[in-house]
Amino acid sequence: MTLESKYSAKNVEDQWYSYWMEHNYFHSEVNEKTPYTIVIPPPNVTGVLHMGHMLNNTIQDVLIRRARLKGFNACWVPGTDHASIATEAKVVAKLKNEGVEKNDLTRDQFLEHAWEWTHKHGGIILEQLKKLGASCDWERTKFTMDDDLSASVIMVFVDLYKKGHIYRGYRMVNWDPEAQTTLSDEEVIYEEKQSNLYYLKYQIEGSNEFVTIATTRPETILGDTAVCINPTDERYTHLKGKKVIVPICNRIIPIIEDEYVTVEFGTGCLKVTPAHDENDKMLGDKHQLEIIDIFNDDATLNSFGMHYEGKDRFVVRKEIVKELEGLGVISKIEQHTNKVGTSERTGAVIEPKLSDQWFLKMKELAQPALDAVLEKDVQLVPDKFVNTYRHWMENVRDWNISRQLWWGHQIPAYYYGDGKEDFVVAESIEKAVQLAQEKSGNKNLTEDDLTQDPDALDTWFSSWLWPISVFNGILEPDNKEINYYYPTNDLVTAPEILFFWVARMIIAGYEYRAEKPFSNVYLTGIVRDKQRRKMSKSLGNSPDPIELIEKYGADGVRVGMLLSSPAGNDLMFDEDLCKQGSAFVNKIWNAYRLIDGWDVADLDEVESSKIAIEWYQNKFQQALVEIEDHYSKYRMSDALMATYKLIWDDFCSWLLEMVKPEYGQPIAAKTKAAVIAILEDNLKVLHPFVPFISEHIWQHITERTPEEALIIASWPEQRSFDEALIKSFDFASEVISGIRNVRKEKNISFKEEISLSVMNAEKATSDFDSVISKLGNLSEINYIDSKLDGALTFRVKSNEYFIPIGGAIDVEAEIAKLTEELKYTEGFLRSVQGKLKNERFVSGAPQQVVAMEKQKEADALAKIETLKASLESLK
RNA sequence: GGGCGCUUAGCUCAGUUGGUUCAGAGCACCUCGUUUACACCGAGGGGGUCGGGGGUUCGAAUCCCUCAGCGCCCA
Repeated sequence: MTLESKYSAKNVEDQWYSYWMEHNYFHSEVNEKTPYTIVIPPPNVTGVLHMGHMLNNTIQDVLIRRARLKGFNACWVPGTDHASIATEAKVVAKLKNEGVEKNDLTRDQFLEHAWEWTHKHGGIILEQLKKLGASCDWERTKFTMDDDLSASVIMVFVDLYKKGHIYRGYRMVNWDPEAQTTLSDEEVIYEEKQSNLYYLKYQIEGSNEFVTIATTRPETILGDTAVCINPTDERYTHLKGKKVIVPICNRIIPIIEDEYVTVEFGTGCLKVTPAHDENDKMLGDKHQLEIIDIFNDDATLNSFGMHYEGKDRFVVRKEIVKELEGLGVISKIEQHTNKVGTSERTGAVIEPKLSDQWFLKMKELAQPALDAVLEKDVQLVPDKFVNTYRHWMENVRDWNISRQLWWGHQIPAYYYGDGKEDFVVAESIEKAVQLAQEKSGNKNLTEDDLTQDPDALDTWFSSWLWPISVFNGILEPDNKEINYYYPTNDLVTAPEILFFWVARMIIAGYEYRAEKPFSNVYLTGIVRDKQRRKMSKSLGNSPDPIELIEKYGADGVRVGMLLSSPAGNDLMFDEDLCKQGSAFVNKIWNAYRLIDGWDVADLDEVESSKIAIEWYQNKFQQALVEIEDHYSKYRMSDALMATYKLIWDDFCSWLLEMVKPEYGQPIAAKTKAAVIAILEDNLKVLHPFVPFISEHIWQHITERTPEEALIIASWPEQRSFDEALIKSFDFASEVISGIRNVRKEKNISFKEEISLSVMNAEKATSDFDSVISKLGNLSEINYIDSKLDGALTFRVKSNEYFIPIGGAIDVEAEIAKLTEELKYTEGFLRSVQGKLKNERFVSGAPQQVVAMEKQKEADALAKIETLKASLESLK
C-alpha cells in the first residue's frame, strides 16, 4: 500500500467506517465478558445533528471505544424519541402549508401523516452520527414508539395507576395556546418584559366610593370573582364585608381578606381571578370563590368575554383599556417590569389554565432516587450538581404527564360515563370493558360505550424507561439481556435535562428494577458561541456539524470538541479548535510518513536510539498513568491533552528526532521495529479520540486480519516505570535547550558542528550524551575540571557548560548575563533561608517539606558558587 | 426573595488534603528559521500583585469574613 503524502480525511473515514460496519465490531451480544453499556440520550426522531449532539456523542464514543479496547463487552445502544410536541408541531405546520387543518382530520388520519413524516425525516440524525464515527450497535436501534417500547409505557402507566401513584386532578397548568397543549414548568421560559400596571377603580356596591386595584392583565377582569385585601391594612378596614362591582360586566363580587396580599405592592388591593392565575386559584380554593374561565383554548375570549368574544387576549387588552378609559375607571397607568412565561417550543405567552390532567405522585417514588445520588451509588460528574439535584428532589412536585396532543402514547384511560369517577385504566380496550363492567356494575357495557382519553403522555414518560425498555426489561423483566446489560455504566447528557430525564430514569430504575439505571452521569456543558450565546438554530450562530466534518475531518472535529470541554462547564465553541484538531491529525500522519519512509539495514542499534527508545517507553508508561487518572475522573479534555502532548512533544519532537537517521541513510532494523511497536501503543491510546486515522495507520503498518483491527485491539498494559531515567532525560533536554540558545544568540547555524565541555558538578549521568550530541550537533563532549577560556557558557543547575567559539567573546555581555543569574539565585536563596531560619516553620512543617527546602538551599548555594567562580575568571 | 456556584495570562481553562520554583496548560501573540515527516512545521520568547479588602497560619490561588461583578436553579 502506498502512502498518500497529503492525508485525506474524507476517503479514509468513509473507508474505515464501512470496514468496521462490515465486520460488525460495534455489535454486542450477551457473553461471558464484563459488559460496559451506554444508552444514547435519544434525540428527536426528526431532528438534525447540532453542536450539542456532536459534543455529547463524541464523548460517548470515546468512552465506548476505550471500553472496547480495555476488553469489555462494549454496547452502545442508539435510538430516537418521538418528541411529541416538536414533531406534532412540525406535522401541523406542514399540513397547514398544504391547506389542511389538524382539527379537520380524525386522530387516525393525523397519525398517518405523523408516521409518514417520521419515516421520511426519521433517522437522519443517526446517519449523521455515523459520519462522526459513532460506534453504536446499530442493530439495537430503538424508537420510543416501537411496539415493544410503547407497550412498556402503557404497562407502566397501568401499573403505577394500580399502585395509586397516578391520579387525575383539576389543576392550573401552563397552557400553550399556540400548540394547544399543556407544558411542564420546565418547558416554560420566563422572560422579563416591559409592561403596564393598570390602576382600575371598582365601585363599592351601594355607595359612590371606589376601590382601586392594580393589574397587568385588565382583560381578565371579566373573570374576577373577588377583590382581596390584607386584614392588617388599615386603609381598607372600612371595606370589610362589602362588595364591589366589576366594571363592564357589572358582576358583584365580595371583598375578601387574606394575608397573602402584599400591602406595599400596587394599591395593596388585589383582584382575584381564580381561573387564570395560580395564586388566585389558591385564594379561590381557600375562600370558596366561583371560577370563571373567560378563554377558549386558543386564548381568544369565550362568551364570558361578552362583546369581546372571539378576539385574542392581547387584542382585547388594548381594546378593553380604551373602554375602561371611556368609563373613567382607569386612575393611572404605570410602567412595570415583570416576568412572563413563554413556551420553550412555540414562544407563545403561557396562559394559566384549569383543566383535567393526569399526575404522577412523586414524593414517595423520588426517595430512592434521591438516596442513590446522595450515597454516590449514582455518581454525578461533576459533583457540584448533587446539590441542585437534592434541592429539586426534596421539593419535587407531582408530574403532570398529560399532553393535549395526538402524537405519542395515548393515555390508557377509558371513560364510560359523565361522573368524575366513571373511568377505568387498562392496557387494552378489551380489559377496559371488563373493568368498566365491574366498576359500574353494568354488564351491558361494550367497547362502543367507552371513550379513551384523547390526551397523549409526556414524551419523558417514555424516555424515563429508556435504559430498561431498550432491553425489553419492562415487558420481560427477567430476560437475559436486561439481566446482563443493566444497570448500564455511564450516561452522558446535558445538565438542562438533569431533572426532566436523568432523575426520572433513576426513579424508574428503582421502581422497575430495584436498581439504579447507570453508575455515572457525565454532565456536559452547553455549546455556546464565542459571545457566550447558546448555539441555536433560531440565532443562526451554530455551524453545520456535517460541514465541519467535511472541512476538518471527523477526527479533527472530535478533537476540537473535546479540547475545551471540562465536565459541566460550557464549551465556548470556536472553529479554530477544529483547526487545531485537524493539525493534530496532520501531525500524526506526517510522523507516520517519516517512520514508514525509513529504509532498514542490518545495522547495530546506535547508542542514542537505544537510550531514546528506553526513555520513551518509560515516559509512555508515566503518561498512561496520567491519562488513566483523567479518564477515571471523566476529565476528557485533560485525558486528550495528556495524549496530545505525549504524541506531539514526546513522540514527535523528541523521540523521532532522536532516532531519525541522517537523510538518505538506513536505520537499524531493530530500531525501526521498536519505533513501530511504540507507534502501535500510541495508536491504541489515540484511538478513542481519533478513531479513523489511528485505524488507517494501524492497518497500513502491516497486513491485519479482521481479528487484528485496532478497534478491537487491547489497551496498552500498565507497567512500572523508571522515574529516575525520565528525570535524567529532563536534565539532558535542558542541556540541549542551552545549546540551542547559544546557537541562536550567536547566530551559529545548526549545520555547523560545535564542541561542548562540561564541569559536571551535579555528577549528571552521561547516559544521554549521545542524544545531546546528536540533537546539539556536537563534535564532542569533554568533561573538564577547570573553566574554559574563550567560550560561551550556560548553566543547568550547578553544572557549567562551555562552547568555544572562534573570535572574541563579548566579556561585558557574559558578565552581565552571569550577574543577572547570580542576582536571581541569591534572591531565591534568601527566601528559602528565610523559611529555614523560622523556627516555627522548621518545627511546624512536615519533615518532607523541610527537607525539600534544605535541598533547594543546597542547590542554590552550589549554583551561586559556580556563578561566582565564572564571574571571577572573567574579570 | 431563597438556594447553589463562579471570578487565575489576550482567550478557554487546570491547579486534588494549605507546603516539590506553584503561579501552570493549550490556543493566540512576538522573534528567528525554505535542516530532505509535517509552515496544519521547527527553535526560542514575552505575558497574571490568582476580582477588591480584611483575617487565620511559620506559610494562602487554596481556609474564614466582607464587598463587587457574573451565572444557574427555585419562588
